[in-house]
Amino acid sequence: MERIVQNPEFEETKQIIEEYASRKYTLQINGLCSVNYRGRAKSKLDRGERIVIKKQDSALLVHGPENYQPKNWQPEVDRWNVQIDEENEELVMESKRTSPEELVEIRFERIDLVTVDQLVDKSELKIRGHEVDIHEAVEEEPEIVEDGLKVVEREKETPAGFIDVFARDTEDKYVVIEVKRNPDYNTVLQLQRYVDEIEEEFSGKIRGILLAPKMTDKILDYLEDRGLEFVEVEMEDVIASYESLNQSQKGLSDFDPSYET
Amino acid sequence: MERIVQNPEFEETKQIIEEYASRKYTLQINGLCSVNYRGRAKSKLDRGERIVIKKQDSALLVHGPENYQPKNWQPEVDRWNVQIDEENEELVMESKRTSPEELVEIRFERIDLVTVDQLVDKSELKIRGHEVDIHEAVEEEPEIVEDGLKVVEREKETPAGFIDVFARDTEDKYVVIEVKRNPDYNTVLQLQRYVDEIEEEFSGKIRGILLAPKMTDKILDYLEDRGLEFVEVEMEDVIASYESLNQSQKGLSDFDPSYET
DNA sequence: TAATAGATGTCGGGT
DNA sequence: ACCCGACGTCTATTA
Repeated sequence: MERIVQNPEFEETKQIIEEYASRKYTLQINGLCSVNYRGRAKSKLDRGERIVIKKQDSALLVHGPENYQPKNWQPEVDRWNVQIDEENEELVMESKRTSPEELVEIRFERIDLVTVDQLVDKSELKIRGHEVDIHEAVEEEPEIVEDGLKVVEREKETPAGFIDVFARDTEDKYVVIEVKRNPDYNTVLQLQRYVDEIEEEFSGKIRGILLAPKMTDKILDYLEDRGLEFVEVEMEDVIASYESLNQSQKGLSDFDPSYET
Repeated sequence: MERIVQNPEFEETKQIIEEYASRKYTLQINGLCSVNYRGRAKSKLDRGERIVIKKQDSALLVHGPENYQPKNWQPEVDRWNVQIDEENEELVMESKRTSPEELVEIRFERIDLVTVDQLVDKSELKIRGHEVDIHEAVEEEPEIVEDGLKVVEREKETPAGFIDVFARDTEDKYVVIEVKRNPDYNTVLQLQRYVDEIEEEFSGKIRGILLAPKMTDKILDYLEDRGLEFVEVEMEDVIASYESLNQSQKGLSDFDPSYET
């Protein structure tokens, strides 16, 4: 750990920020501050004790004592500015970003702790259970959706967007499949959009199937009102499908079996 | 600040976590760790240096050196468990949550810093620029959309859903306005559905306007192909509209004028 | 409690 | 650099 300073003076904190803000260091500042934001929206946050984190890619987070999400943030900062406001006895830390034009201004009244560190983390997050895993499972085992289904194409491009799975059923009718982990009304519209597009392209009636691990009554109504269908897929089957696939490839398993219990 | 410990032993860290995890304290732990998650999906994150934060409402964040978002998290934790894995020389911190059933397991190999604090933050975030603020701005100043526009109704209910703004133009034609901060293809279909619905109700041609702060060429094409219109709204105008409204009510201004420059 | 829509959404992948 | 869709989305609001 590069530096740890408790209850630093503004001057010292200013120097630390100026030294490390624009470099690949992680800064953590605990203190009493207020925050203003202006850009895509505008916000004001009065004084409170918070944790400010500047990450190595310049991401900025202002975390309060509660909630998953930060109170204020900046996913990417282009320019930093630190000033001591003698009149108000505040340390002012500004982060600017272009595209979109945005500004976060943090005014510290008191600083409790500053740490500087260069975190080393080359590990990639391996995750299973995403929508794309359902796509793969369908390609691997089309009977998940329907017996006799033949997958024609995945991620088929159309003027209306990308169709998740394009297939034909036992009667050789075209089937548009939209896969969603968390379907909502928009998903229905999205599927309709694709079906409309394909019907135009092939000038005939096309089936549209929404494939999802869950569904609500209202969305189902909305779907069926449009002549579209719903097929449920078990997320556990998808993960199992992936893992059975992976078990055959010794040593490539993404997950530690000891974690299973 | 309740406690700050550098390079603590596992035993000491375990005691600190056990003492504070379930109480309204903020814990920050910097160290080398790996993380497993299982619940709605499943993930594995190999060893790397990270910042683990447990907030006062039990939210758990595992932040890597980059990005706005945490690598792993738990918005709410119901049960904590800390164990020292002597065999692997790891400190294992488990957080469980029911509804949905989820588990995050953090395995520390090295701990650099532990801090315990009780952050006091009673301030509410005041924010302007949400979609509803655009609605209000239109009601206040309909010329934002079009000269001579008269707002008939906001949040008008139809069988197809709620119409953001229902209005009439200078020629007394009905206008359906859909407001979106981030419009997409589905927004177009949504608007079209409202227009179809209203055309049925009033049996006549109805105008449909998508009001948004931004637009892409493709979505614009898709919109205009359907005879619908796009009007751009400046978020700054929306915010200004709110503030001019508020200035008339002395002392209620949400924002510090000194920030304006 | 569940469902529904919004977010300064963010992020990754493709063009 | 922009466009587009997914997200362990999260979160607030409402039935």
